[in-house]
Amino acid sequence: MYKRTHTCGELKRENIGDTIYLNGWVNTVRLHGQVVFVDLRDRYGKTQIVFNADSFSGDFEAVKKLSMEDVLSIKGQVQSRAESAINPKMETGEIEIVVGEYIMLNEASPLPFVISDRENAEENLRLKYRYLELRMEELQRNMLIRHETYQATRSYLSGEKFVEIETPMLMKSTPEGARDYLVPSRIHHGKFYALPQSPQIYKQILMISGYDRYFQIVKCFRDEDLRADRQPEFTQIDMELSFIDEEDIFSIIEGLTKHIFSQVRGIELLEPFERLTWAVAMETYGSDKPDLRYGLELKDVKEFTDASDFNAFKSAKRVKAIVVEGGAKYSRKNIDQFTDYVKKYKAKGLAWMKGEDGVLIGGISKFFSDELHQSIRSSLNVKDGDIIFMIGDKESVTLNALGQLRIEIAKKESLAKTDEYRPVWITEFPMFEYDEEANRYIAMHHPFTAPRNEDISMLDTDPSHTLSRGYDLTMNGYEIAGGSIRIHDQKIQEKVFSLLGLSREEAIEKFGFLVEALTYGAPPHGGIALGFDRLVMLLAGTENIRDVIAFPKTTSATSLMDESPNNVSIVQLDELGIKIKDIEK
RNA sequence: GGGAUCGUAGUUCAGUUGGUUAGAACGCCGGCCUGUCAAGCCGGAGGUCGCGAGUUCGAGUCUCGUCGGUCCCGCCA
Repeated sequence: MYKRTHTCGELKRENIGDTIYLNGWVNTVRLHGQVVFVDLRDRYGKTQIVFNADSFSGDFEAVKKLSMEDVLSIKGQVQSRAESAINPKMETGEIEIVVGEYIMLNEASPLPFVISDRENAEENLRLKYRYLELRMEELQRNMLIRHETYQATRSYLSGEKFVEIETPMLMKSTPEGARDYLVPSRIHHGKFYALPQSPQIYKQILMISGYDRYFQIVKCFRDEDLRADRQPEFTQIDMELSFIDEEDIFSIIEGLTKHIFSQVRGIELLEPFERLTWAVAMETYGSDKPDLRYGLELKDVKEFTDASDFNAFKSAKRVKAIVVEGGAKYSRKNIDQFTDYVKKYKAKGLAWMKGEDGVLIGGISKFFSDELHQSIRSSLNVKDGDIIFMIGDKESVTLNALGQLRIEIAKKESLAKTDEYRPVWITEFPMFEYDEEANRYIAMHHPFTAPRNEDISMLDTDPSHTLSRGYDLTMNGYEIAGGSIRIHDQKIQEKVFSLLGLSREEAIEKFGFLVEALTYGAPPHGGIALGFDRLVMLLAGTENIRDVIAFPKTTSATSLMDESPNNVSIVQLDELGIKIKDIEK
């Protein structure tokens, strides 16, 4: 191999006449008999190299056999291209390299797919040969964005006096929340470690230990079913701070987020970030992670439907509507598709009316008096050419289903600008959700989240309406961070455990070391964790988390490249004292 | 756990109401070619139609099951 003097992206007109060395992959070969053009590629770019039978002293027949993805080391001279041969699409398009000598470093086998763009192969094939897909420009760009996001995060937080501390990957399984990935212990037969769902307990303990600003870019593991934006192992920017309140957290995270967007993409986010309470977000957008790049707000219409002859909504707890500007163009088929869509979210149907000639027509309009038509039109600002969609049901279904329809319509109508970023804090979450299956309260965030000071007394009287000091940062419809001010008072902590159905004994059994630690001088503290992968998705402009992870898993949590998970030997199992049982289906 | 959808040459796809020998492009192999940059031209090889049953005189096509990918619901404190 020749030591390269340059990369494949940097040679320009100024280098003409220089003798240079390049290493790289054969991107394309264009064979013209006595002259062969090769685009040599590395991660910095592409450069055209030329083998000319007249001047090339080596084996020209071998040159003719060059093929895609061979790895070459070349020595050559930079020369200018004829005016007509300049390629304006290439960074290095004004020059080319006349090859004097070359070394074939590795001859590539015929490829399972052509490495030009990702549409050339189905995803299962690309995942099996991920190392080939990672050579593609789009993924290389995403990995670079990811790299820059790591660096921006570390430099910003370090500058703000945060200390990066690693916490264990092998820890105790905790009962609440997602399923744990378990790791059997060899030394302790029958016992298991769990991989962290998050370093939650450790970071609180670090506060008790006095590291008042902690952060970590850390892998977390959750054994749950996957989605386009969810992987079984994912990365968080995990943070915890002492002697702070919500405003401190907001200000640091706004600073960090601004810094990342500015450093990585040159985008200046506006400060301060918007804020919505959870209740307002749910009422207005039908989501706790609303995309504010477009309106389509949910409006209350129960007063109108109650006054109408449309009886289906009379028993509905809530009736909400969205008005789609220009939506009167929707055909019966479109509306049926939207109806099917909202049914996925438990809505029984989708009512509609269109604005035309100063009244409302179609759908359920005949059940409304002329007077109601006018009140609805003025109250909801419905113009001719618009359509109103309505859902009536219990509150959670109405809000969620209409909120999902809002997103679907925005997608169909391309209402969201791709280069716009709208961060918004969601605050004042309920402390608890009632789990009807388990017949008990479960923590909406996690069991260490503090209630609002003014709500502490409600823990005894009305726990379901207690609001917490939790907060999420959302952006463009994604939850990118979530956290809370924690309980640092053990009495309140025990009260919350008991509301969650955990007896003192159980709480000590499960979180004992934290409960005990809280008694030895716990400072008021709180924290947040940013979903690193989702943040990079937003920065990279993709909607698929696999696009920003070098070696992702499929939606069934397998790796097609290394075929994990996989069987292990009997010897390994014996050492662990584990026997595989057949599970009946 | 459930729903939708996809699976045909190395790859991306086409393949008619079920009907003769399953096609195209790119890639691969061989030949021609000194200015291409999606190089071009000529020729060739290449198929367990994911797998397994079933219906039928006949299945890439219809039915059932199964495996795998994707998207979604549930789930993800």
